[in-house]
Amino acid sequence: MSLAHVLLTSLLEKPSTGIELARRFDRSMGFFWNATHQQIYRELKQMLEKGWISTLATDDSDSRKKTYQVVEQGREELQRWVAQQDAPSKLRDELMVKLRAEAQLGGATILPELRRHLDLHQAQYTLYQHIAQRDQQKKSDKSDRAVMIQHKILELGIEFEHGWITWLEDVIQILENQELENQST
Amino acid sequence: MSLAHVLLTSLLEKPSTGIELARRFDRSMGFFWNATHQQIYRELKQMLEKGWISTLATDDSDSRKKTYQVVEQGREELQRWVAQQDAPSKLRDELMVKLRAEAQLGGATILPELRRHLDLHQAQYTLYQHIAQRDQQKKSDKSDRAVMIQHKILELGIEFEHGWITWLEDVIQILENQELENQST
DNA sequence: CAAGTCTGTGCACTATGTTGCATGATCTCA
DNA sequence: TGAGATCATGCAACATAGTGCACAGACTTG
Repeated sequence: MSLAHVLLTSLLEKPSTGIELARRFDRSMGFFWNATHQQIYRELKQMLEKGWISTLATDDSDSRKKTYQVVEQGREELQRWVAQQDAPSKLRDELMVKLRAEAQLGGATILPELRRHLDLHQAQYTLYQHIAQRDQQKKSDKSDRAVMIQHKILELGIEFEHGWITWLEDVIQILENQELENQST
Repeated sequence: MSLAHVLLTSLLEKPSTGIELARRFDRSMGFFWNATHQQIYRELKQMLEKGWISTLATDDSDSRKKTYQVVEQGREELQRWVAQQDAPSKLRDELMVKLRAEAQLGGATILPELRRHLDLHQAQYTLYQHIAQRDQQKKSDKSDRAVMIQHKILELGIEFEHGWITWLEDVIQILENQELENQST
């Protein structure tokens, strides 16, 4: 049970509609958690039933649009969850499995996949860098605890992407060289 | 659909029983994928139905113990899957959500959690280092492609753990200092 | 203003992961 | 030798995640 808590956090930052939350996920929040809009609507409904959130009355009768906010009970639940001990989330990476599979199967069919992932991680890396720069300009208010924490989280994301990039470059290099050697034999 | 492919890979490395696979997951294989024995048995059953694996006849009538091996059709399936394009697995980390939640809630209830995770990552880090050392001694046969790839995968794991450790140390430090400042005000 | 597209919400179905429990087989040691 | 541990397999129920599709209202444009 975690998506609910992600949404609570997001709603504390700013009361929002389902779609707004979904879009927020594609940005800063998204790098360590993700969900489709259907998942989000479903979860919002359940949270409403549990009394963790409520709809804002101020929706200008905009058809069916609903803006949600966190109520006291939701805040308490989040507090409880934050303090709770959990095992570190397991890394679960398909690419690593594929690599290991290919080590057994032989062949070099994985090289294109590695290159593609390298591109994707590079794109992600630049994206985070941009966000970091933008944040820095907007609010150099380093004393704000919340801002500082969000910045740190972003930094971790950048660090991971960087790790991926250098590692992928290295592995691709090695495999390419082996390919060349094999061809000349 | 991925656990099946993880199991195929593991079985290619060595035909095994369900329990052996589960145990293998707690070790080297486990750092980028994990599953309980129940999941594994269920998946093995389905793979058997699909004709990807078969039981070894050589089980010395050892009661109900079943050793599985990959058959041609399974090997083809794995090959197909390896070449297939997939989005990079999303990072999904509860601790980051908790941090961000706490940034909103205020308080410092998260510090113990951070320290606990630091310990866990440190333990994991030393474990990987040990495995790496052991592997180095056992088979300095660097030319073997499979060995090289497995080594590289381990290296990535070590890199990530190291990233976590320095990052956590940094954040803990900062939050502790803020605590002190608050107390003296 | 009709046709096409976009926005926001949602249901139903399927897949995957987790928890708790059950059971037979083998091992172990007093 | 029989009481208890532990090994290996598995079922059932539940919790969580992901995909495909539907639909109503708003916006837009020829």
